[in-house]
Amino acid sequence: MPPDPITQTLARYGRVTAARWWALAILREAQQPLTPDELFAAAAAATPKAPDRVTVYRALDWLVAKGLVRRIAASDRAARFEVASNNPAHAHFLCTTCGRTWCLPPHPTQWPPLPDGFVAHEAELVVRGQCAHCH
Amino acid sequence: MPPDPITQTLARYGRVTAARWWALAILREAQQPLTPDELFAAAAAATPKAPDRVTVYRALDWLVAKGLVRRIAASDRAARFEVASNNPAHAHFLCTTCGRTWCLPPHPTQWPPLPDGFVAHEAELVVRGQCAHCH
DNA sequence: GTCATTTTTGCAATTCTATTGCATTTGCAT
DNA sequence: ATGCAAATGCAATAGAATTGCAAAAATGAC
Repeated sequence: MPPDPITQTLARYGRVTAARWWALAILREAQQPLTPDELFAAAAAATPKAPDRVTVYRALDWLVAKGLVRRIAASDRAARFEVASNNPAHAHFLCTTCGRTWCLPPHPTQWPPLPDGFVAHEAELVVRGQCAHCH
Repeated sequence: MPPDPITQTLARYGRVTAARWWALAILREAQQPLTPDELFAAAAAATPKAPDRVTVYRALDWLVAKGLVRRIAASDRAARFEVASNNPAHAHFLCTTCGRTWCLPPHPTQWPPLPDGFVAHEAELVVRGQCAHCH
């Protein structure tokens, strides 16, 4: 039996562990970027042997380091994560009522000019407001 | 003796208290947006009767509610604050080495289109990288 | 100025999110 | 199958922010 796609992807970057497998699997299915806590809850719902919270954090850090997952920082307090592969960078919408984060369609955003000597590594655009559900 | 400009400004919106006065005074002098902790430290350095940390948080919340101060969320973990009046909205640069936040020049940024039923309230663009000092 | 009312403050305790240390377990190359 | 580096679980800790409540301070009325 050939390994499933998630295992294949993970194996290209290093060890395949249960925590990484679940994290990537859940993020692939997610409709929105998820907080570590939401991801943990989803894993706990999916399997009785869900990884520890700390392990979820470490799995996410690893996935981000490998470029498989993106961390979205500009939200309320918790970080959010979304799959990076086959998913071009895009802005996000944070609903200030329900707290959910939505992906906005990819859009050519021009960065503002940087002062001399400044080097940009990444940029992030977050729009806050009310989503269709909460409006 | 006429009240100083900061007192005048605060009085237009409500009670003038020491914590609000110091918060607004320090933010006006600051070269970069400040975290509550940086603001607290600056106040403690400026006066032996500096307000409590909690009071700094509450003063900042109040100033934000009155529109005198802007909260910048998209950083590492701590929020940053900057004066809002006479200061058009602009993007920010977070140095991932020294942790300082810099203001970028105001720049026409076009927001991505929102899905039907979504209502934007504010948008925030954060660029991460290395500042001239750390590069 | 003094008093009464309402708003703020300080302090301690608590919440929330994330990180660290370390012994144990697991993945996987051999 | 086995050895060893890498990953995990658990408990403790850190950092940022919030909450409850009695004491203190700011304003408006006299």
